[in-house]
Amino acid sequence: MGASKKMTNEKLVLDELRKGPWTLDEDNLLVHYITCHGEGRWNSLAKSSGLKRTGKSCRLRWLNYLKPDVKHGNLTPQEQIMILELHSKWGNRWSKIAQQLPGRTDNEIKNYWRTKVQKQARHLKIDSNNKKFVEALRQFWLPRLLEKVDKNNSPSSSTTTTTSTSTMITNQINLCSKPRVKESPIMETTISSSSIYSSNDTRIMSPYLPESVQQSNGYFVDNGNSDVTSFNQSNIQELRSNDTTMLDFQLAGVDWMSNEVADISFWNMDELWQFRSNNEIC
DNA sequence: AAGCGCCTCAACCGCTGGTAT
DNA sequence: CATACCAGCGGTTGAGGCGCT
Repeated sequence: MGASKKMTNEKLVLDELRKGPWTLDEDNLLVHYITCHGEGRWNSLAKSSGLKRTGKSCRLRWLNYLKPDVKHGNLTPQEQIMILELHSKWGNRWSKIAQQLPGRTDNEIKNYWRTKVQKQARHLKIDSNNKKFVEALRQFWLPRLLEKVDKNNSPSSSTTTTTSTSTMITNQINLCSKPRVKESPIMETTISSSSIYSSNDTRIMSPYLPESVQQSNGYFVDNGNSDVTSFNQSNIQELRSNDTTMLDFQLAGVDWMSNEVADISFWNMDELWQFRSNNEIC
């Protein structure tokens, strides 16, 4: 009987729990409580604050939305490049990737990957973790992002800065690397054949960025460890000098010029071919 | 104007690893 | 050790917005 009474009480508590979108009042209550008592200990916070939410729900709402340093709005091209790079290194370790992008949450990055990157993979009928897809990103997507970065910083743009692509990217990565000095998970990672980070320093060997970009500021420097994969200029040239990716996709039954693929906003094929010819690729 | 389908993103769910008892 | 509890993570879902017909 006692047990059934306890069950009833638990059911009552469960029934009282709110789910779904947060109201303004709930947000205010949570922010006020955390301002006074600090974050953490989410279950007791949920009970003490008077919110009819689980601790998990409170934590998620705070970390993903209410926390003052959470950035809202679209990811910048620099941030997208960072995500592509870090995902190539760590896979779906969203929280780990998010730690390198100040103000961005794991949820946001995960959503970005699923809605933007995986969509491209789906259209190409290829797994997003497939090596060929990574190669396709490197060949087509990265140059577009770099172009965007440059466009945003060109003298004709609204800003007066003359910062180059390489500097921009480097600043972004340097920015993210600052906290690593003492506690970076990157520095602790062991080196694998696909590693883009060195365990001995904070320098980055990017599988995406041309070495010319990486070395222009002296930041991306091979630390001499032969296990570190260096995607160097000759690799880039090699990729650019043949059409392996395109050919392979065609052989695999993916028509890159089909409407289905060409209609994708991110990879407008006309622009893509224009870009390729402009840059004497192939 | 209405219906439909697609896309985005906030939020939930289940699982795992760490810590306290 | 065994158990319970909790925080955090990654996968998934679904409401709402938007564009197209």
